[in-house]
Amino acid sequence: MQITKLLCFAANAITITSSWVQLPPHTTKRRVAEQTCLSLLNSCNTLTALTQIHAFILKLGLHNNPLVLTKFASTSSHFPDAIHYASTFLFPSNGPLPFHDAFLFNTLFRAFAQTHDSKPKTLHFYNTMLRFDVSPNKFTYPFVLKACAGLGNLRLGESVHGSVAKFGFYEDAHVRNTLVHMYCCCEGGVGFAWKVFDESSKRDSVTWSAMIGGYARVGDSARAVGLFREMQVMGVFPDEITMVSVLAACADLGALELGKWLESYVEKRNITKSEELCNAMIDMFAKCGDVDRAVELFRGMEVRSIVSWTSVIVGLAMHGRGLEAVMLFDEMVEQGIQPDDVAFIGVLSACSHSGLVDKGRCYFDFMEKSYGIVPKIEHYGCMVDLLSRAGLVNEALEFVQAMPVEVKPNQIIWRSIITACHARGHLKLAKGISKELIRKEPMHESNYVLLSNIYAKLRRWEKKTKVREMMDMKGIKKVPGSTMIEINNEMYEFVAGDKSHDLNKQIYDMVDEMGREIKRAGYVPTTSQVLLDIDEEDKEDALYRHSEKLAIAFALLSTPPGTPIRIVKNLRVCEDCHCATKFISKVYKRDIVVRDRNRFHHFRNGLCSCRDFW
DNA sequence: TTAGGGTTAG
Repeated sequence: MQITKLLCFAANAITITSSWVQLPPHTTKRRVAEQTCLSLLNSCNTLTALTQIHAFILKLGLHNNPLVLTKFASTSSHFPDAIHYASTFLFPSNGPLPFHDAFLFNTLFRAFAQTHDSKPKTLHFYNTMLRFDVSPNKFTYPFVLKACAGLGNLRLGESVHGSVAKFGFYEDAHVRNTLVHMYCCCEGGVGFAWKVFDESSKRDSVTWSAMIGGYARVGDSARAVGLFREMQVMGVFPDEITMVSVLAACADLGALELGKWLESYVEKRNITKSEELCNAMIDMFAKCGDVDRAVELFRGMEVRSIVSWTSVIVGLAMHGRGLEAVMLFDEMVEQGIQPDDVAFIGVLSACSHSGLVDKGRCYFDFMEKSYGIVPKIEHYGCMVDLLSRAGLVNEALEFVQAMPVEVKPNQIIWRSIITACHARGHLKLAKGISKELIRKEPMHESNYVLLSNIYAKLRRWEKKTKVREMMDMKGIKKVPGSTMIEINNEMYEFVAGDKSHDLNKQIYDMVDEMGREIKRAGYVPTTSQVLLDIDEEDKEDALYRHSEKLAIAFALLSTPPGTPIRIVKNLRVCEDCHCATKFISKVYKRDIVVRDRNRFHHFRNGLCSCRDFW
């Protein structure tokens, strides 16, 4: 309404004659018309109004006016559907092409950046720009490179990199930093990012953050932390965004001491505790084993987003504190925060890790009925996991069979059913599904490992050997189990049978001593866990070489009595290590916190927080 | 008159 009134007013104010549109640009009347259009566009907020203004622009003969066109492009970014309209106006399929310059294109890119699926459009108009011989300027490339980053297309990125060099913008800090970022977002691009980073003569906190974030994203967390240390040596001060990436890397490593140091560093340096920084800090504390601190930080936040809530819910879930996680989810809903699909994954996994089957079923229904969130494969995965872990294997199978056709069960879902069948003794079923999986996905190592473990449990050693031979033949290698531990701010990694450590002899002596002590307390080795056709004594020996036991022995040697021990495993904890760790916690009076691939186990006085349910 | 790096997920 308002726009229509304004248009009438403007039309009356400017007496349109056939002669004035031909007036030179600086004529007062023309400037009045131009200014009128600009202010109309300023107050425009609907597509209808925009189309009316468009007609007005044409009527006034301002379709070639750079100021008006640019304003038109930027206005269209403020509400949905308008950008498409604007781009058809700016690039008509027939008729003469209006005026274009780099600034106009940049304005369009900025408008695109605020919408979804903006990347292909940005690249399309970047190509248009080149086709019309409009030279990009230094402001153009960050938009274009970000579009490449969003698409994760390395080849495309490289070709744009070529243009950056050609137009001479490689030395511009913004452009170069976005190049680093772009390469980090493309699969296999970190090496290219490093090259750009390495060639940069001036690196500011953004350059460092982009590279640190890149390493953190690809899971090279140790390198990310290393780079952060180097950044400090070089005298570049990290800001809150740098800290978010370092915290993510620290969370991945499970390095609590480092995490605590990062927290105090933020305090000491007075780094702004943005909402994102707090979220990253919550996630870090939860993943480093101190979920209470994560909750404390969460409670202390003034403004919490869905990410803050989800981070702490997922944190509690990982630690097996499912009831608290569920209560927090309910509290969030009560406070009027709309849960999203990730929040539902969090709450469903909380139910799964704590055996809250009925609660999980309720949330799964609630998600679609109350929030219209269509369950994705991940949500189905959570449900299958929930049912399988609870031993409801048949129900899990029925659930998979009832899945809508558009959400086909993936290998992960089948694997969680196999694991459950394996644990609950449904070996025939597990064997059938594993064979099918190998047929469908012949290069995935865990399918072979599952089948091989089933044969071992059935004591079919010849079959088991055949599976291993098949793996060798295809060149498939099992991911070796490893355990990390942080001692005196240093990370140490152990693999099974590791002899590379300086204290090698003492560690193995300690492992032997541990074995004797826990046996005296009632521990019986779970030799069926050793899936080799060897005699019982050798099997026991193989169990004692597990990386987890080596790391615990090293911790017992290197830390004062009573100190908690925290370790991080790359795979799920095996049954025997789980049992042995319970005894170690009792005999040596140590709290032992183990993070495995799925969750945390807090061992204290012979018991585990997972209540042997994992 | 325009531009750069970040957090939650089976």
